[in-house]
Amino acid sequence: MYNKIPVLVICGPTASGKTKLAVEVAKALKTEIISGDSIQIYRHLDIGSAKPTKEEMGGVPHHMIDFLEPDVQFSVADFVEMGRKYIDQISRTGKIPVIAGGTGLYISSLLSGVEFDAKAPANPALRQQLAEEAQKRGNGALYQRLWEIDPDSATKISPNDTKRLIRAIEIYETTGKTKSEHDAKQVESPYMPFLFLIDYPRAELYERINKRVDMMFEAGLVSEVLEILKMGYSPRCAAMQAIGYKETVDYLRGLCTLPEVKEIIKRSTRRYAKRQMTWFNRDPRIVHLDPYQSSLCENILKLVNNCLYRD
RNA sequence: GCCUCUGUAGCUCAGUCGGUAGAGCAGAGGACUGAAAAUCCUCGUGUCGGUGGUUCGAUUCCGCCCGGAGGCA
Repeated sequence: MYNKIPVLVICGPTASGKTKLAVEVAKALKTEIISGDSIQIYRHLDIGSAKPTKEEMGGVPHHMIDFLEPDVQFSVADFVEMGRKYIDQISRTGKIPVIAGGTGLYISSLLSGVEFDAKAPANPALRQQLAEEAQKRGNGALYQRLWEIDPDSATKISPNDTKRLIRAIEIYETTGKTKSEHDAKQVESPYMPFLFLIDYPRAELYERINKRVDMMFEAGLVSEVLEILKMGYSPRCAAMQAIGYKETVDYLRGLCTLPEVKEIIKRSTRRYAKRQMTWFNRDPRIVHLDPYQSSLCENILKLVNNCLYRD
């Protein structure tokens, strides 16, 4: 009767309690969790990424978490490919997969069913070269170039947005087709997502963020960063660009004091939470949850049941 | 007690030779198709400490009062 695969999605900004709620829901449904987080994929980044502990997972299987070394590059395309596999695998057993996470691009790409062209992967060497060009001759040079090959994209990208300029040129250089041509491909999503957003009032959320950053330091964030560096990973590697890590590296270099680094991390995290909200609010299907409600889990289950099993 | 400096946006401060004001930070909104915890775009009205006076007009000049800092005793 349903040709689309139902998935349950629990999202929210950092420090909103996604993990806890997702585990509760997954337990009730006897299902499994797929993480939608771009940093928790990395091993050794435990405290700063707020990766759930064994206890917090409460016996619920978690996928796409803690499986990559910090210097391995990962991308949306990788995430979508893996995510689909797990969704299929879990739903084949009759369970509804629970996706929990805060990386807007990853989750929305997975749900929308976009196809990533296998012929247009990241090309680090080309990126490097284009970045150097931007350094030397300014962004204007890149913008000019993009304007010549793909004016449609050029109008959509800010001349200051070096990363997107580079990517748009990269697509053309590696495939011979423009970014606009790639983006034009519309695919129907194979999923029927039930989206829930844990929506704290802004002031409370910021309070929670501030507290959580302090707790991360108490839990040993600084020594976690030291450990990772001691293992030989560069401070410039993929995972170390995460909030909490790059700032702590600066602190270890003596660029700021401990109270300063805490403040900086809190501020970055607040800003990040705001950007996350922009992603989530964009999807009109999303159901806002009031975190002060006592029976969030039951309400979610009720809603999903009503939709799936009504006659 | 006397003298000097000071009080302008949530914070730090600029400014108006008298015509009701603007930067940085904080904050807010948004974008996002292989780096995304990344990257980028947009957004500045506030009893100019209070109160009298001079003036067509005072946040600006003058008097007094109330905060704050420093100096002399």
